[in-house]
Amino acid sequence: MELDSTDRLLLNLLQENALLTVREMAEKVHLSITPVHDRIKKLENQGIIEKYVALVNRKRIGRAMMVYCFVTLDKQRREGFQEFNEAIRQLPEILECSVVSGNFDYLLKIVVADMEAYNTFYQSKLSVLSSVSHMSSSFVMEEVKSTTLLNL
Amino acid sequence: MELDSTDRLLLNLLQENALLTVREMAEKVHLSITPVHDRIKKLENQGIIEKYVALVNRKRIGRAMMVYCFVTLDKQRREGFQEFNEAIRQLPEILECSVVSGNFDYLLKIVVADMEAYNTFYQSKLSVLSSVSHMSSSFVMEEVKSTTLLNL
DNA sequence: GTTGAAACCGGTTGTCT
DNA sequence: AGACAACCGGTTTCAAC
Repeated sequence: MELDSTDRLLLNLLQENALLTVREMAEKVHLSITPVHDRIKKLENQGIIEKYVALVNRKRIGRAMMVYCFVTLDKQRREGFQEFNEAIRQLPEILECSVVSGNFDYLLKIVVADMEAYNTFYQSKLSVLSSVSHMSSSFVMEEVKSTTLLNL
Repeated sequence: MELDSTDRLLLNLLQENALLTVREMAEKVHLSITPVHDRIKKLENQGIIEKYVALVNRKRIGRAMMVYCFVTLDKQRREGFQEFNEAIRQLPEILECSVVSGNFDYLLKIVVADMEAYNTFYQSKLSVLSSVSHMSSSFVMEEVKSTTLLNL
């Protein structure tokens, strides 16, 4: 259950490059292939490693616009949160959605092609959601940092 | 340069599971192994596929707390933005950082173990940054959706 | 774009210490 | 838990169509 320093190093390595061979990782952690193989399988089976994915450059596939959207729900409608959550999960333009503390209820991260596409998306998919009381959009002008690495 | 429907399908598949074999993908797109292999190499060489990574479950490695932090810089100091950007890139707790439009300058996504760890991080790493004029933290209470998939 | 062949390499398993 | 060896399956490149 507990992760030792070798497990943590393996997790860091795989979070940077999932295509490393077991041999390469074995060299870096100063072990032979077998224990490294077993450790990785264990991390996968424990659900610590959730999945292996390819990361795509959004600008090179014509998705230059990223927007954060702050949402406040109408608190009178008690079923509103479940409805809203389910609607959000169906929209592929929304990459992340969290319930947050503070001046609003949700923070959404949205990726679309351009401002026109965002306007269409906002008008036809977001603003039509019942139970929404207020929304405010903040446009990303520069991505200073973006990583999936949880440094161990 | 242009992506056809086969390329887009391959990108969707690899964004969901980077460990698919070429044979498996070939079956799904109804082509033989050779052209699928060539297409994937081309997507990699074009930088459309940026990298392959393992995604780690943050709660299972003791990183239960996620925080969004809104930052406003002191506009009097013209070099402040470059200084701030570089400082942010050095902090592994900060997974994402964007310059945004609206009532503040930056939006940060931060992952730490718990509230105590966030307090320590905030006091010793964030609030000490010169050029920061104002900061506000919003705590994630529930992650409704979180994906890296750019749906094509 | 398809097929088939060949060389190579990495994953996987069993067995040993 | 780690090391070694053998097997299997995938990748990669090539040639021919």
